[in-house]
Amino acid sequence: MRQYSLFENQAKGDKQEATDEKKPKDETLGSVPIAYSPLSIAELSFDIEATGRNPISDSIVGISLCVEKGSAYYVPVSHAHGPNVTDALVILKETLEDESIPKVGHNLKYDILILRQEGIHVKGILYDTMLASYLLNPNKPDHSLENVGLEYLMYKKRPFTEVLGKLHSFAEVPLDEATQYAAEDAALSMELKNILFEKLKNEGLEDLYFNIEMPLIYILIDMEEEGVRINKERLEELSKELDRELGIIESRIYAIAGESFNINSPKQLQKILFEKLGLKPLKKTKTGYSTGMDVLEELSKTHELPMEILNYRTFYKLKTTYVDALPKLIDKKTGRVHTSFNQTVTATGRLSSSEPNLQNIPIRGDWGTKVREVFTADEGCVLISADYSQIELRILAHMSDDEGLIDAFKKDIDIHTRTASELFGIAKEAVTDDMRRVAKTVNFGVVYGISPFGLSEALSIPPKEAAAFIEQYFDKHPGVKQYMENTVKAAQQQGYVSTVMGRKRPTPEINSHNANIRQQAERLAINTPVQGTAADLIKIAMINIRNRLKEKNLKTKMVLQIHDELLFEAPENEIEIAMGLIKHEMESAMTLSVPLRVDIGHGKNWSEAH
DNA sequence: GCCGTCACG
DNA sequence: ACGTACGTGACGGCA
Repeated sequence: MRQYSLFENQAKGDKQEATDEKKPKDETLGSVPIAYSPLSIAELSFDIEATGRNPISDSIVGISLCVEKGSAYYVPVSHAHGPNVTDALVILKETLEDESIPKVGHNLKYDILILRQEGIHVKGILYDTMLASYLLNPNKPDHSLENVGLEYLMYKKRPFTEVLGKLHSFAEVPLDEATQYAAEDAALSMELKNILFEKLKNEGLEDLYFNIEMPLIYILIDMEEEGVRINKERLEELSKELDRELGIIESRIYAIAGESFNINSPKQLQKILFEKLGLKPLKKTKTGYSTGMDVLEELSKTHELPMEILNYRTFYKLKTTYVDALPKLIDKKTGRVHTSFNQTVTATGRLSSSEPNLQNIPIRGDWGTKVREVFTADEGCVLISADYSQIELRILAHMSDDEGLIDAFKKDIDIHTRTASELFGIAKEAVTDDMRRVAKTVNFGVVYGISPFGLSEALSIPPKEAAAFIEQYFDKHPGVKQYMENTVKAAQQQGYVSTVMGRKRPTPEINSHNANIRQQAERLAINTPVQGTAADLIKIAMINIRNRLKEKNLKTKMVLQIHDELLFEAPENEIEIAMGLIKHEMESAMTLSVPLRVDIGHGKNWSEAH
């Protein structure tokens, strides 16, 4: 093929020594014709440079490649003063789309997503060093290439900010320097790959990686690219409505307080509540007296202001975080909202969602409904919502092998009502709404690693009464008690806890001499296998559903995951078949000692579908 | 950049 | 005597 000139600027990723230690010595690159002969490439590490796009030409600035350990290339695409190489992408397409060539990279979801916008559909096995680092230790807050390189190779990468200096875009960085910086990323990820994947194997995390996390990358890409439609005009109406509402509440608050002040300032609010009005401060924060929800709810029995404040905050939150924020995030090209699903954030194995976070859209109350109605299906389509019923308690039943819990789920009994009848020692028919509410809180508490203090706070009852509930619960569920003791013991001995699929979370504080820290570690040791297994489960379901939808050539698209719920957009003529498929795949994603139950529905918007 | 607060599972 | 339910992300205020 042609275009060898593309690689005139290819250069070695020049590495800086972190310490006096080892590190790849200088090798000359020669003129290896990389992208032209996919058959000769065994493995390809690549990375998009940098921060995605050239703000002026709105295309990829460049791509760095590593086909051989220790050396790498930078292929400028829309780099200022660089050769004009729009052909670069055309040439690389063949290699990137070659299913037989494994791809190595750090945060491949990002690079693949960018390439898709250029019409390149990366295929093949993915070795993502960021994901590998995450599976090896999900407690770490930062899995950036900088950090991972430092931890596993003691290699210090040149900081991007230093390369950028005062320039506005990576595209303006002189080509020589850009090449060195960019090539380093691809080379470093390639260097880390063997180390990290060897460790994954030794830790028994290979199956989790290749069967769950790796295929999930492609699904998250699909979901992010697909996005979800929201009704901008309706949001603008809601915003005005909230403005009026907030204005009314605001003047009421100033009237009651006898002066105007910044309601959003906890500091000013404290002055009004606890100094001017002389209300009792019930709780302290690091910085002063708490004005949190629980406190204001309690104080509302004494004075009318706290309730107004809570009211104000509810509307203010709705307006700033959702109603006003969402329209700004509508993509101009697609007209839809595209979240980012992060696969390497949570310590338990869950996903997280950001910019915008679509996993915390309001659902409670009239305004919850109003906001969810804004999430709508395209013309000729519906939204399908499918959520696991009581998933964490079912997983607890499975993991603890508790006879009573398993029996309840096998008989499909309302679990909170059943717990209430056990706690209060009465027939299920005699359980009142209030008893059920208490039992529901206890059931949640059990999954969180219950403590008398925590439960007493949640129920606003004396710790002694809470302790009595817990004792009664364990009396009826010895299997659960045993599970908790075993899990804590296992954490003490192994230093980590694990999920059904073998996902691990280290528990470094489990033997702490500080009781608070130790108990905190015990609670998360108890909670993590349950929450993490639920995360494993829905990830498996997502993969199976995607495969089945593809197999059957259906146009139904997965658009959101909200921990125990999946949201789809489906053409109207596919509703029945898609719903059957989704429900079946979710309920059979794992075989546990209790049945899994999925509630599913559809409608023109998210509220109707739920 | 941290803190308090609050939206969700 | 201490201070807690588990897991997230976004907002405004304030240093």
